[in-house]
This record gives sequence, C-alpha cells and structure tokens, in this order.
Amino acid sequence: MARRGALKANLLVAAQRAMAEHGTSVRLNQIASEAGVTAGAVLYHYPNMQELLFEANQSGMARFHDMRLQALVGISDPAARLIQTIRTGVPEGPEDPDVRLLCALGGEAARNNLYALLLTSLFDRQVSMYQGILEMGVASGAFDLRQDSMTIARNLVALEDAYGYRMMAKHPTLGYESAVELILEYARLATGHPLPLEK
Amino acid sequence: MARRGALKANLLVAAQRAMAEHGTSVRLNQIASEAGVTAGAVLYHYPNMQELLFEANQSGMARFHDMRLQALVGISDPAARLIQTIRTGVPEGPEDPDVRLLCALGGEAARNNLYALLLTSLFDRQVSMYQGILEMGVASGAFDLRQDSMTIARNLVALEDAYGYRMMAKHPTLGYESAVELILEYARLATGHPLPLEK
DNA sequence: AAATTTCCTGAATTGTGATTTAAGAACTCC
DNA sequence: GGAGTTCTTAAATCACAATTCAGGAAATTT
Repeated sequence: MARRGALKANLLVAAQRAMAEHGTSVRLNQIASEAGVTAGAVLYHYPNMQELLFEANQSGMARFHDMRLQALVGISDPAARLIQTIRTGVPEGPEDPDVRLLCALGGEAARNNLYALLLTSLFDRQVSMYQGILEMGVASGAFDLRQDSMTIARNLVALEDAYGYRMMAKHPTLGYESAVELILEYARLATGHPLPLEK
Repeated sequence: MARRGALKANLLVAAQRAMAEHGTSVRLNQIASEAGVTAGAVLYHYPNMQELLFEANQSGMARFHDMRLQALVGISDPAARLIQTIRTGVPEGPEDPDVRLLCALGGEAARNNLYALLLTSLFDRQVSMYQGILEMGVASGAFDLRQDSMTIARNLVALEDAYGYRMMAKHPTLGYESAVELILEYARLATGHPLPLEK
C-alpha cells in the first residue's frame, strides 16, 4: 500500500480520466478501475459519488485554467501573450482530456446548477484573462481595439469553446491549426495587430 | 385510440422533449411518459431505444435548421438576412428545447460517432447558410468583407454555439439580447456594415 | 358486425449498478 | 514487533431500468 491518504488524491484524477472517457454517465466501477481499486475503496473516501464527480470537475477546470496562466510566464509582449493564450485554449486533438471533460459537462449544466456555476465561473475567469491581456496591449500601444475589451474577450473565449466542441466531434477539416487560425483572424480584426503566428 | 401510426410520429417529439429535459441519459420510461404511453408501447415501435434517440435528434436538428431558413423567407436585404439569422441562432432562454437538445449532444459526440456526424453536418450546413448570405451581400455591394467568407461564417456559427451553451448554463449577465449583440459586433467588424439592430 | 390486424398494457424477467457489510490487509505509532 | 487504526476487498443487498411476453383493446377490413 502506498502512503496514507494517497488514494483519495488519486481518485480526483482517476475520476477526471474516467469522466473524460465515459461522459457524465460515468460508472463508479469505471472510476474504481481507472484508479486500480474496487468500487468499495472509492466509496470509502467519497460516500456518495456526486461529490467526487463535482470535486473532480472543479479540480480539472482549475488545472486547465492554471495551465494556461502558467504558459504565459516569461512572455511579456502582449501580442505574444494573446497568441499563446489562444493556442492553449484549443484542444490539441479529439482526445484532449481536459477539453473532453469540459465538453461532457456542457450539456449537463442545463440541468445541474452546480455544474452550471462551475462552467460559468470558468468562462468568466477566462474572459478576465483575455481582458487583462487586451488592456495591457492597449496600454503599451500594441493594440488598437475596435470593440470593447469585454466584447472581444467574451468572443475569444466563446470561439475557443465552440471549436473545442467541433474538434471533440472530429470535424474533418477543423484541426488544431485551423481552429487557432480562425480565432486569430478574429483577434487580428479586433485588435488591429497582425499577430504573426510563427514562433 | 388515435389514427394508426399516430404514436410513432409523436414518439420523435416526445423523445426530443424528454432528452431536452433529462439529457443523453434519458430513460425509456421518461420518453414513454412524455408521450403518454407505457414503455412497452415505445418498444413496439422502436425495438431499441438508440435508434429512436438517433432519429429524434436527427429530426430535432433538421427542424432547428429549417426554422432558421424559414425565418428568412421574404427578407431580401443581405444585412437584414444576416441580422435575422443571428437572432434565430441564439436560444431565447435557458429553456429553449432545441438548443437544449443540441447541447446535450455536444459532450456525447466525443464518444459517439453517429452523434458526432450529426453535429458536424449541422455545423457545416449552418456555415453554408451564413456563407451564402455573406456572398450575397458582397455581390450586392452591401458587405465589404475583411476576411474570407468561410472564416466569417465559421466564426459566426461558433459564436452562436458557444453562447448557446453559456445561456443553457444560465450565465447571469449573458441573456438573449447581449449574446445577439456580441455576435453582431463581430459581424459588423467582419462585414464593414453597421447592421443596425432596430427592426 | 365479425374477422383480422395492429397496437398497447401490465406483469414477469433479466441485467446492471450503487451501496452496505463483514472480514482481512496494510500502515502508523509506540 | 505488537496494538490500534486506517484502508481495501469480495460478497451480499437493494434499487432501478431495459426488455420480453401473454393477453386484451382499438382500429381496419370484409
């Protein structure tokens, strides 16, 4: 056996993986098997599964958001920050586990207020992130915004979300690069900056 | 008893309603109860539920798309057509049954190729619809496109989709009017047309 | 309106999955 | 290394949902 309390922490990521694979109707046994234990062991730590699923999603979203912030450290040029943020907002492929998790929740949010709150809060945080970058670009003179920073930021997050769904559904002509390019096209128009893609 | 074969047709809309309410994990009994019959009656017409659900979604999507085309008849001005199309692409509220159905499917598409195909095809049809309007506006001189018509069309559909999800999740400050306005803002930028909102 | 076919119900069947529980294994502390 | 605690398992239980089926009701045909 590993250290005490080790499983409880692992269960969050196991639940994330299981839910990314099986959706909101994920079974307790699938989570258990993902964690390499039996159902009873899962119930020992989380007497009801709903709480585990909620925490798993919460932590999955937090990780997704933190990763994106992390990818910005060391980049000070607003244009480069904007490009980088767009790049980390699109799933790498139809298997991207973080985005799968988010998409699985999308439909559930219509009838589960907790999930709705989680997704709404993630959306707003991402809008703030973009808004910060846009305002920074305005201050530095790099961007010449053609719309409210709030409008642009919301539309950027919306585009990310939607192309994430399209990629999850394996759209035949919408891969990572084209999704990024589509979003960048809007960003160029809205910021008046050429936002060159080459690294 | 009603006319012969009456229930079979009703089952499609009953399944749509049940699925809009309960999501992809909708129960046979919920569909039956929505149709006012017992589970056995449903199985009599659709020996396996998957087929019913698939047809229900297919028909739900077709209706959604046809409604939007229908809302365009009699409108010849490209700008008015574009505005109208955007208006019918956003759900009226968190209860909009058509969009609920679509959102419920979004997450499922990641692991169900049939649903993925359905959603991808709907996306592409909507892109074509927008593209036609944009090209018409170019031809008439009303629009001065700042990007490919394909790029604009894809981004418009993507924005619709994403704000649909946000509204399903009851975002506190993103209602019908603001979502329409956000999408219109992008459309204005991309077409060079003021796209006035007042009817 | 009798015969025939189609349609629907309610009970029984079967399968699946969450949850409980008793027992045993693994860890920690002393 | 032994006592006590924490953790995990496997089997049993409970609940629920899909499916089957025999019988009867409703429509249609003749």
